[in-house]
Amino acid sequence: MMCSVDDERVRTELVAVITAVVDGVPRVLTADDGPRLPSGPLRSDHRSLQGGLRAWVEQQTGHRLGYVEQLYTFADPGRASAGGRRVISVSYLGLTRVGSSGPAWAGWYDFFPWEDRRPEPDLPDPVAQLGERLLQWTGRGDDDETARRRLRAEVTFGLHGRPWRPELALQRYELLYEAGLVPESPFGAADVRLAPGATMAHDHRRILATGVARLRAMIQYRPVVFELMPAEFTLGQLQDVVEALAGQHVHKQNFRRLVQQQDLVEETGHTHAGTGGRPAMLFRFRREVLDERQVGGTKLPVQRVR
Amino acid sequence: MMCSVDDERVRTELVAVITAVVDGVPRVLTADDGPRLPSGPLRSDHRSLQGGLRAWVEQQTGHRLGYVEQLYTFADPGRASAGGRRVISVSYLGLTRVGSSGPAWAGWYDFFPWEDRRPEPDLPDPVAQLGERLLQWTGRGDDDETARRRLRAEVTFGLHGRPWRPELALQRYELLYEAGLVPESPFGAADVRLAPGATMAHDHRRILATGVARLRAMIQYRPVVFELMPAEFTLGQLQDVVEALAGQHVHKQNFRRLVQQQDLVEETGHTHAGTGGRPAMLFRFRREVLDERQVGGTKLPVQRVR
DNA sequence: AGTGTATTGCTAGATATGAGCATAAGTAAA
DNA sequence: TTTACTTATGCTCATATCTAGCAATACACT
Repeated sequence: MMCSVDDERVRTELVAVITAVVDGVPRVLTADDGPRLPSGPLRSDHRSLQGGLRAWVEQQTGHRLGYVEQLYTFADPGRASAGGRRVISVSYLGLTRVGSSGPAWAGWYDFFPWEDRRPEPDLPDPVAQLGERLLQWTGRGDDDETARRRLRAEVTFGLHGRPWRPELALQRYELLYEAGLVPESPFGAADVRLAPGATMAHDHRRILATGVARLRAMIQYRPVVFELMPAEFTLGQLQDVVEALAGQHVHKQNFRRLVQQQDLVEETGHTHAGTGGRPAMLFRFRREVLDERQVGGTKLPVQRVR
Repeated sequence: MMCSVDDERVRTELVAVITAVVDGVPRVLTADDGPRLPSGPLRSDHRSLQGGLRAWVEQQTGHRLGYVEQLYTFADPGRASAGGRRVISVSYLGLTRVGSSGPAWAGWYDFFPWEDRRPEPDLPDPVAQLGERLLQWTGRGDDDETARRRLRAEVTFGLHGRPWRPELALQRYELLYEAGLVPESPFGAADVRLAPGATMAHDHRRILATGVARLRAMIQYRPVVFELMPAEFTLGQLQDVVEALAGQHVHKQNFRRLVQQQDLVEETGHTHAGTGGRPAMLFRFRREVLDERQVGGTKLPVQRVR
């Protein structure tokens, strides 16, 4: 079972989903045209995949990435480059802090407006509209395939009284893709109104959705939010960041209790005033917990909607 | 920032961690010499990475893989092949069922004897011995680095009264590697007694540890165990498989309660006798839950050891 | 002083979890 | 035919955790 040399010629790309929260908005680092995610080829002077990506992003942004984690490796035939060479994309999720949002930092919800479930007062709910179109696509039939599709739509989009689950962001995007409701989908029909939101070059919107979903799942059981926070912060600010990421409000008192009783933070002794209310105590992340817990055991409550 | 063509020449390998439980022992599919994990190059007629791996394994084993999931992508310089070409390994975890264990199916715990915590009556506890040698390696000092190392050893190996956590299998292997207690480590000293267990070719033991850790983590919140079960099974058999994977006993009554109240299974109406006790009811997996839950929300209890 | 805003404390009710006792229904030996 | 032994199954109870409230506190700004 030998393979010809031609089979082995592939190009390896590193793709970065770098996230920061600025002005209460989760943002992703983008490159000029497209827009598209920053990406570049693996080079022989890179000692490892993660090392290559880290060095490369730090050079571009001037920021040290506190947290970098492999996301997924894609190699679908649609990704073949011009010369017929196959492209393998190894994607990474990175978390960082930035002071201000330049033009390179695009908001998550520009690409996925339906993922932010914090109620804007009067605007029509995008999920309700998408839900309608999705259920229309699934069909009303009673056969197995139709029923499964409908169930999938109901679960991922929280229809018919089911709870909205923030961490299903990727499944939602994939369902819209299959239903032809995003412009990059090959299954689109001419007469449907597409889902709102900007697109990205190549399959970068899917990769971003993967990152969003992974991060949302992760903050529920790992103390990674702190990579997005400044050295000192109030519990209110921490909560704002979590809510921005989850696209959902959380119960304030329970949030504080959970954070504190898990010993994730310690007081700095300083307070933060000027918000027009009672000044809040400032905290810092107890980085020791990363060693104490070794990955698991850190839940943040993302309110269960009944 | 152009790159020479040379930088882009890489070889892509697909590596499979295929797991099945036979005779109450979790096993992994291995290839002849080494032993090593089955692996082969990505070919241009493979429509996707997962598709390539799936087709390739099915051809080798004659079994359809019920569940295949990407594990991790490795590309360390140590993996460069003869011609100086870089090797990128995309590893997958696959779950399947087999009737009998041929020579190709090696037991997990042949490679990681310390990962099975189900008490063998008289034998000396390998973890106690490893713990000793690890703490010796970390040193007794009080400086930051030493303290962190010691904490890491205590947490990952459950020393000094800390709980043993099955899903830390990878961290344990990596710690042994750093401490020079496995033969494939470059940090080994001449005078230490190595950890027990067989090795594998290349870095395949690390990849296997990754698979073990991932599967152990996953069975706690996703109904994947059922991919390893026959069409009909008793709750006792299901528990045996979970215990084999976790390397730990679970509380029988609580296990049953959790499985049943989550509606993961339904009775088939048949019973299974001949075990020398009361015949057990036979169940089948309610595959619909995969659509109903969409990934999350299925916990199996892995007894917390105090 | 009064009002608004944000922080902090506390608690009742629901749900989940850990660990044990008790009973049921078979098989194997006395 | 007992009797012992084995495995399956049902049930309880104390404890922990989570949800969703109300209440009080402390500051800024009129």
